[in-house]
Amino acid sequence: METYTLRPRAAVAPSRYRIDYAGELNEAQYEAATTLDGPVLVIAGAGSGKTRTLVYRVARLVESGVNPAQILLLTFTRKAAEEMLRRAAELVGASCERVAGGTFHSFANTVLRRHARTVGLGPGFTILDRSDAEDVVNLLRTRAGLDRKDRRFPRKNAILEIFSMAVNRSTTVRLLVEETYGHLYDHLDDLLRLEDAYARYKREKNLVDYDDLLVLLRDLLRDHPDAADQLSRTYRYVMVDEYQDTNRLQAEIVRGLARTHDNVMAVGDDSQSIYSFRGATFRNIMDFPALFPGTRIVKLEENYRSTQPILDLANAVIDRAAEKHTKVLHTRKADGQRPLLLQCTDEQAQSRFVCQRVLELREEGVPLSEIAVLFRSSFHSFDLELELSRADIPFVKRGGFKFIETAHVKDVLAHLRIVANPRDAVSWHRVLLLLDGLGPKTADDVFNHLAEAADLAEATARLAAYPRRGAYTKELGRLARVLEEIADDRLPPGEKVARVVGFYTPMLRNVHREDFPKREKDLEHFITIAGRYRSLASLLADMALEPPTDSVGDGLAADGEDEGLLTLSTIHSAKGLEWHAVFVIWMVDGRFPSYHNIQDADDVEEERRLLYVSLTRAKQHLYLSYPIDVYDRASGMVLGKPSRFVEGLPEGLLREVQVVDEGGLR
DNA sequence: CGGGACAACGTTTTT
DNA sequence: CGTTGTCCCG
Repeated sequence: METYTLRPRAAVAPSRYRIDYAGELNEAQYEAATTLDGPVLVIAGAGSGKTRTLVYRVARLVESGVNPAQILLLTFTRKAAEEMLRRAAELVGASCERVAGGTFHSFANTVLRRHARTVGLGPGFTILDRSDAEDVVNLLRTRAGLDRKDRRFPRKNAILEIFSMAVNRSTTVRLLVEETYGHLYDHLDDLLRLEDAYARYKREKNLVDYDDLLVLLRDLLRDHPDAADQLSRTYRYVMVDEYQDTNRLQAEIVRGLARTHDNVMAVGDDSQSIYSFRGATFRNIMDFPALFPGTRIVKLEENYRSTQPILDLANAVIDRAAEKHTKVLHTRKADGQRPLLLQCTDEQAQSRFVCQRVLELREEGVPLSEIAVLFRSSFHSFDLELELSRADIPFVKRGGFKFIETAHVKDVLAHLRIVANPRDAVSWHRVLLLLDGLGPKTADDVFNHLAEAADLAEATARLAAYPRRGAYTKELGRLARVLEEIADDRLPPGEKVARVVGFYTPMLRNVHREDFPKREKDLEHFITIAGRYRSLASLLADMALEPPTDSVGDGLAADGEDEGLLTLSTIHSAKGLEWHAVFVIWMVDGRFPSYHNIQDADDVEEERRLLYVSLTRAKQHLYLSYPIDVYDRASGMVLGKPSRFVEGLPEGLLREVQVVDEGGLR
């Protein structure tokens, strides 16, 4: 691997360093890194040194005297931002670590905490994650009597999807239903009333969902010129990564942030747009020059990651896209083996193939941390996970279900959220229902009893003095005491979580006899995570916006530390990453493309880009595999054909191999 | 009114 | 297969 010499961290003025930009960047990268003022759009192909370019640009800005705190770096994940800043710091000194940044949502959160009053929020607002939001919608739906009246009224997740889609596509629920959800037209009036009730409920209880974060930031920038100017002057240079995955709302935010200076660099790749379900559109990237007149466009087309045979395959896949893309990747790594396409008899054979080949690669000296298995949907790896455990191959899984979303972790979290925002009805409800002998009706009643409390102290006092008696009376007193305990500001977050866990564990043991130990382990893990935080507010914000993705899977063998872990990941979560060897499993029509997305042509195109993203993660070795004749319960069909994306490709791009089982017992 | 037992339903990707 | 909704008993 390429080595990098660290410069001393001493507090020497950054401008004393002379970085040889021209020598270390190619021509296009150089142009992108050194064009500091005015709008710039960088079309950066996969593996084209995009991060490197951004890093050098940050360095250049700092070198030219810009205060790092005035640079705002909006990236897709916080990890990506940290990695970039770390590398920039290596170049020009630690001051780069003060560069502001994060995801749009986390940035919005930070800004809105400071300007909460301006947009009509209390500063202690609680962020609802998707399932919290669903709980609220469900409550309101029941309240409105929509659950009885008509059985076919959409479920909470469907309802929320519509609400969210309307926001992220900058349209209205009415138009969306008319255009896309025609089968729900009969329910339109009820949906609109529910939407209204949902909005009012959130306002009343000081709650915001993911979409509100973006909307409110946009509103702040649009409707409050003073605040907008101040923000814009604070962040004199704005850089946005993965621009193809932003939506109109985010584009408006960028526009607003740059209102006083137009110093914006957007970096993206239209071939890698894979978040349309979140309202993103690759057209956003095409519209950038219209939004920022005078935009300079730079294309990075030389790939430094993959071998030519891998790129040939990726180019061929994307070349068959309905809409032509803006560039073709090339590389100087001409040699390398052709990607393999493996036909397996069934899912078991596929899993065993991956295990065996991973072990062989390890024999050849490829560390596990340089190998990844990618798949369309999280559950596609279940069988493989069992097989890996059997083979003692340690792995980490990214994407899909997060441990923070498990019921027991959310239960503990709810206690903390009450302390942060005593008006948080969702959390109160959740916590109250945990108590023995207390059901929905009583929970409602108790909550109404303490809803008017001015602060937490008053709320807990009312809780302990709840007039009606029942089996739960003692429990209410205990709950009140725990809440008072953890409300103490002197207690660090880790200790608060530990107290709640102590209170909660006995209840957990009663409810979940079977897998209690595993759940208890999750809670221990949670205490550890909380221990890294200094304030409760930042812990809660992170749990909603940047939840830890490492699951405490069984596969996490402690001895895996030395050579790392094999990565299993959804393709969405693999974005921006690279490995020496990459497996893409389940290359079966109906799985990839997913059977949900084969009706609509645009959906199929997005699946194609998804495949493009997965192929371009590989540096040296690429394996595509598919089982044949697998019955799929979900769709009720037999999956027998390889993915339409690999069928009918030009000859010679893939080496087709049949996986044969020697049979017998292993 | 709370909670357990059972039936029915729908099944992706992420902040 | 796991979640969500319904029904009925204590």
